[in-house]
Amino acid sequence: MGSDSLNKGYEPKGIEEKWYKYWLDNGFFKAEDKSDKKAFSIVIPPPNVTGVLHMGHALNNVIQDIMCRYRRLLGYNVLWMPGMDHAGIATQNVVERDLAAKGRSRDQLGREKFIEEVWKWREKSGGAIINQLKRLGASCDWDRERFTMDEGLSDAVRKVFVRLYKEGLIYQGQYIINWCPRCRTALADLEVEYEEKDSYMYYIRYPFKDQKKGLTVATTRPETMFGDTAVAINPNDPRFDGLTETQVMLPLTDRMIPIIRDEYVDTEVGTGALKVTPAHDPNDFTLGEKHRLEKLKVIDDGGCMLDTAGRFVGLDRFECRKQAVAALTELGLLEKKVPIKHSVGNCYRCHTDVEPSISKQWFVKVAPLAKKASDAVRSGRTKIIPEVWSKTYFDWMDNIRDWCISRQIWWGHRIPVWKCSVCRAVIVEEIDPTACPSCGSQEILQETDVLDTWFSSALWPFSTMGWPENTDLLKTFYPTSVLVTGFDILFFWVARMMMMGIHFMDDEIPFDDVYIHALVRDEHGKKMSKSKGNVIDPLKIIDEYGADAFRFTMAAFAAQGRDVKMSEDRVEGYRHFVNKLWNASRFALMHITSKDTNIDFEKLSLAEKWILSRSAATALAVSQGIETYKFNEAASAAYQFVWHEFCDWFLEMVKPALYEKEGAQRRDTARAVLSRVLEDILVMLHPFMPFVTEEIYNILPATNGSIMKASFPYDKSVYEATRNETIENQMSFVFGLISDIRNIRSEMNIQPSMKIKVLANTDDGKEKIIIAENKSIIVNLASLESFYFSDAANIPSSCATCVTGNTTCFVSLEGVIDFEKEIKRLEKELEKNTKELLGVQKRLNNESFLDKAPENVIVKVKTQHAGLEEKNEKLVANLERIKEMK
RNA sequence: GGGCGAUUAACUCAGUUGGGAGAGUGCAACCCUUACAAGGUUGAAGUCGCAGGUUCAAGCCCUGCAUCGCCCA
Repeated sequence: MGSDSLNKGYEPKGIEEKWYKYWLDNGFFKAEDKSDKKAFSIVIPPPNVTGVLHMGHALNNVIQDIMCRYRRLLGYNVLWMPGMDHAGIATQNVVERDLAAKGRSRDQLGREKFIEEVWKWREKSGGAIINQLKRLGASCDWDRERFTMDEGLSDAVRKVFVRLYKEGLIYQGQYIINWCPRCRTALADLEVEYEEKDSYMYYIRYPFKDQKKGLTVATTRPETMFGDTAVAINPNDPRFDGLTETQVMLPLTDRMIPIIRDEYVDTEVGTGALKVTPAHDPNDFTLGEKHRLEKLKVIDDGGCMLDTAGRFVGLDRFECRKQAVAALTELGLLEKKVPIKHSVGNCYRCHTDVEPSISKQWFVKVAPLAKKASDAVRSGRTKIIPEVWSKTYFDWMDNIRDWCISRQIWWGHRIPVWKCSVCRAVIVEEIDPTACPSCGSQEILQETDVLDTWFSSALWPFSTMGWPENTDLLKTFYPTSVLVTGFDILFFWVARMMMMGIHFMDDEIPFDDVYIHALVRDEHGKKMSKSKGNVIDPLKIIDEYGADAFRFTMAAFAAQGRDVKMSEDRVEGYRHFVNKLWNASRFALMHITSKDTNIDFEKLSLAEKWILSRSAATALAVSQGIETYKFNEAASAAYQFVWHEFCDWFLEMVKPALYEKEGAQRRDTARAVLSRVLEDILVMLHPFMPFVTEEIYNILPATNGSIMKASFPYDKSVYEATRNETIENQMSFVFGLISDIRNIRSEMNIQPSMKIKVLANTDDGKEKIIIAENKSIIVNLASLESFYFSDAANIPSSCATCVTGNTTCFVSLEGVIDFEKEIKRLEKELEKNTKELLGVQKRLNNESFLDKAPENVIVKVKTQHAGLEEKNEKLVANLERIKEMK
């Protein structure tokens, strides 16, 4: 096929859809349940069913896709398990909003009908993100797509709940939890986000019985005072040494509350007297438990004051704060209010201020589970990469608090607990009971709460593979090879999967590696957010620049431990790279034919040996980069090789041979090498740029079928046979010589079209041979009229000089030489070289260096020194000669 | 308050176990050379945040400081 069939520039539109469909139709993404091949598996971090693709997903999935495609090229049986989670609160919010727009509420509908509505919504508009992932090129095994509310996964959830309950690891209790008054549900500690806000510290006097004096407490939340059941002071605080009163009067009420003494009270903070509200503050709750204080709830589930707040009943909590402060001021009990900044917790879903509140909820006792999960990482069974995150993981695991798993919503896995209304028995079963097993009554009522979405996500690595059945899939792919995720869900998800996986899979960890990647930010390093308006839509980027360019950008910037700063300019830069590859292939296709498959290794030129050596080195670098999660290193090794070695040098060097200026045999060898290297390039780039590589691969005459069925071009024995550093050094010498001559041309303003004469002088036998053998390359690439060896005596008068290795080139500039310019140029060169030489000399003059530095370093420095000295001498001689000429 | 990370060219970032700093973009000059102007050639540009210390040798290791960012309380 000739190049006329290829566009001059690469146009991704159409090509991407074509190949994605082709891959799907041919089942190339499918994993085998059982296979003799080595297994590689990844479970996708399930995106939220309400979600749309953002940059974070894009990075996350590009990385996974790179690994999966790479492993397939290595011949692995690869499972990339896709799916979504049901996002309880978020989804319920979305559907409720839709209902509200029609003037309806979920309470009007009732639980069953409402859940039907949610399922309808899920079928119609949920999961848009799945198709968006396909635009990225994600090679998930889509036939296996799972959803946390699917039957199988729901069964797993149920089984896990029942087992944990029977093992005593799930319990129900009256504790302080985080309550979202808007979502009207409990939240886990992790689901609360903290934000610095401007607020006030109110100093309120709680008088003693005689109305005189009293204790002043400091608080940011005066509205909770109605729930105060004590004032606490530190027994060691000298300020209260003479205090004999045992009670204070709670203002705005008629209640007397006790003064308690506890060393918990921080004497440095506030007034030293702490109001204690056990029902609305987690620390006060603990203190309340210790001192057996009453827990008086004053704020209801909607954030309004209860009748325990007296005349403030029914007010919103913030309105109550205003009015209570006004009332206290009137009574003269507000001593002062001081502006402060403090962090306030808000709901991660709707950002309403969270109300710590006492409530009966279900909890997982996590300490025993966390211990094992923590040990698995400590012992290295699971490796967290980059390693720094291990510390964060340990800190959290070692200080973990029980996990509140019940949510007061309808969309989710309903807790499988029933209570008998006759004998009060509690029934916890995998199969819905119809009657109470204790008394036989049929009046049993199921718990109305559902489970936290993360409870089901925690089972993801094994529930998606068919657990509790012992499926072939589990046997083949569990534990998974690696989990790829952002650090923002290290606790939410990774830690919980570790706990559940180990507990339910016979102590077997869920993944060998956990790769934590960075967050994607905007070009200024700011977090992308809708409110800031700096969100870049990955789909728009793909539309404009193509998925390949976008993917490559992601990979190139995904350095470990650093955020990815995304900007369109960068994607554009990599689109140029895609185009470069496209055009290099277009060029190659003008020459190679289906016959050019065998390389005659006896007939290779230096340039051909060199490009094969570099190709082998690059394949190894790409392979190591991917395997060690250094995707940026893999990407830049490939980029550097393709653009600056293959295109810039190799293609230019083989042109004469390809155009048959060196005979048919040289032409055929050049064609075969070109064909091989291009093919290797395509395959090693395929994990990064699947579409364009597949397109070109299919056009190449010497290839058959899909690139997905090709083999990755790294093989130990091939590498050892082709990698040759001597060849690489020889080639570098030739390149250096060409660049040095080009430099003179440029500095001396010689038109590119003008061919010039160059003489070379050297005593170095090896360099002489290299030059002689590659003369035509030098002539071509430096645009020379002639290039001969010369002895020092026969140097023409007006020429510029350059020194490469041990060779001096004399560039004849008869009639066009500018002596001043050449003198300046040489002086600059000399200055640079001298500076380097002095640095090296200084080290060699240092006795302790010679004494203490390792032998190989000394040898290296000495060699360096000899080279620099030689060059210096030559430069000085050249400079003197040109000065005489003038 | 506790912890973590960052600070290297104008910008965005690489930099392996310490052996004398690299890339891409941008900039400047020249070029439509028959794959590519989404290109080519050449060039300029860095007291590696600051101050100490360890070492023959520090961008890299240690201590302190500054600025920015993140996580947790």
